[in-house]
Amino acid sequence: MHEPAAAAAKPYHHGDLRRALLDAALTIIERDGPAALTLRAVAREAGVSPAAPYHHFHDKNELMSAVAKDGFRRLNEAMANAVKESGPGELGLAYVEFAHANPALYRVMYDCARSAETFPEQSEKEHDGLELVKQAIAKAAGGKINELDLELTAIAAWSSVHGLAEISRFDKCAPLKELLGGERAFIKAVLEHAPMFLATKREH
Amino acid sequence: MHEPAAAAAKPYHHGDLRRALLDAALTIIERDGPAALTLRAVAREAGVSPAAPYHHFHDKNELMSAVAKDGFRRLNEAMANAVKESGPGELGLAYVEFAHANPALYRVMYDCARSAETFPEQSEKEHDGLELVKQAIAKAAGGKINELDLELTAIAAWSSVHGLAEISRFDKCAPLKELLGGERAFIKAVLEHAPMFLATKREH
DNA sequence: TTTCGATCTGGACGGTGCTTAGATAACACC
DNA sequence: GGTGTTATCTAAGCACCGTCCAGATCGAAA
Repeated sequence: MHEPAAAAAKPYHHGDLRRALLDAALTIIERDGPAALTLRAVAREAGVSPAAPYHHFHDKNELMSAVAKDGFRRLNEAMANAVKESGPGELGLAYVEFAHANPALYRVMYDCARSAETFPEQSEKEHDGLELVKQAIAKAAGGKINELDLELTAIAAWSSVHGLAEISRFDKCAPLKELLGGERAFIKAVLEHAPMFLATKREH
Repeated sequence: MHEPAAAAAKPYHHGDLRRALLDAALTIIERDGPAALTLRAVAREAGVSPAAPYHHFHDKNELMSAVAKDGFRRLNEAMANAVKESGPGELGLAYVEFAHANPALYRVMYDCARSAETFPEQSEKEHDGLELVKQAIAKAAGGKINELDLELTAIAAWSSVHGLAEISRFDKCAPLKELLGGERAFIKAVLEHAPMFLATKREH
């Protein structure tokens, strides 16, 4: 429509401030952590007044949600790449490694998802992480799995990796990581031990 | 040392303000949600000036941590009760149900744990939730499980229930809950499906 | 009784999310 | 090209936040 190149000598009207605000938010998140992610800081980073963002987002929460949505998009991208490059067996590892590589973003993502009690949906199936998990499970089951079991299993899998993504950062896990020779090995080991605890569920 | 009964006509020196502040924090969390949990609101609720809490907690974070620690104590208590009343097979259910019964508290608990990157330890083993999980797993395995496998399995179990506690609140799960006839049934079903997704991990 | 240290108040500082009023510039139309 | 319309941005201000400080209050040791 207009874009005057989005640079050079602040032309009062920014051109694409919405995009610039999202970029600024990501910069702040990665540089200063999620606590520093204030609306005013984002505006400052983008070089505009504190009130400017309100013409592009209804409130702070809406900006955060947009950041979160972008984060989920990137997460799903990482998962899709993992399937393409290493097969569906690496899905869980890719998930946890994304969360560890972008801890502040991951936190903002779930903070938003929690308060909205909703999960950013991706329009195309091949870019929806949960859909990828379902496909992997269906493939592993040789197609012989009904829809209900598939849904429940996918949620169980998502729960496991999300829980592990959060818990593995606690210092309680540090000795195990060292023992196993690195975070990656630790994550793999835990994910492979997930079925064992189910034994305690069967025997009652 | 002194306690003048902690009631009746504000005697300038409160008597046990520290305890009163923690109680006030819990009241606010349950009544107004985690976003309303400000230091000033806690002081207001306890009927003291905004600066009073600083004589009992170094800063807001320290107050939150105390609340979180209390929360983990109650969670572990709930888990211990579940084992006593229904056997170790109900541990996961008890965990998720606690998180759902106290959503705001649960959120504060993990917010604190995350920022400290540490997990409030409980001094006595019989009151440590992770210890309960280990015992349940060891019992289910008939004692034939080495220490490493036990640790990894316990972390996998904790990851699953923590993840499920968060994810099951998303509206994506609502249709499944309805289909299965309630949240409790849904949680049980997901926990029982956890092993199936592991199939996708084996076949590579 | 005097002193002392712990506890609490009132007031202040900078930072926050958000609102309102007004300045600025890009666009659509004549 | 001149005109008005509309979206965008700024400046100023509101109430609230976490935190600090000087001083009032009080319990207990000396």
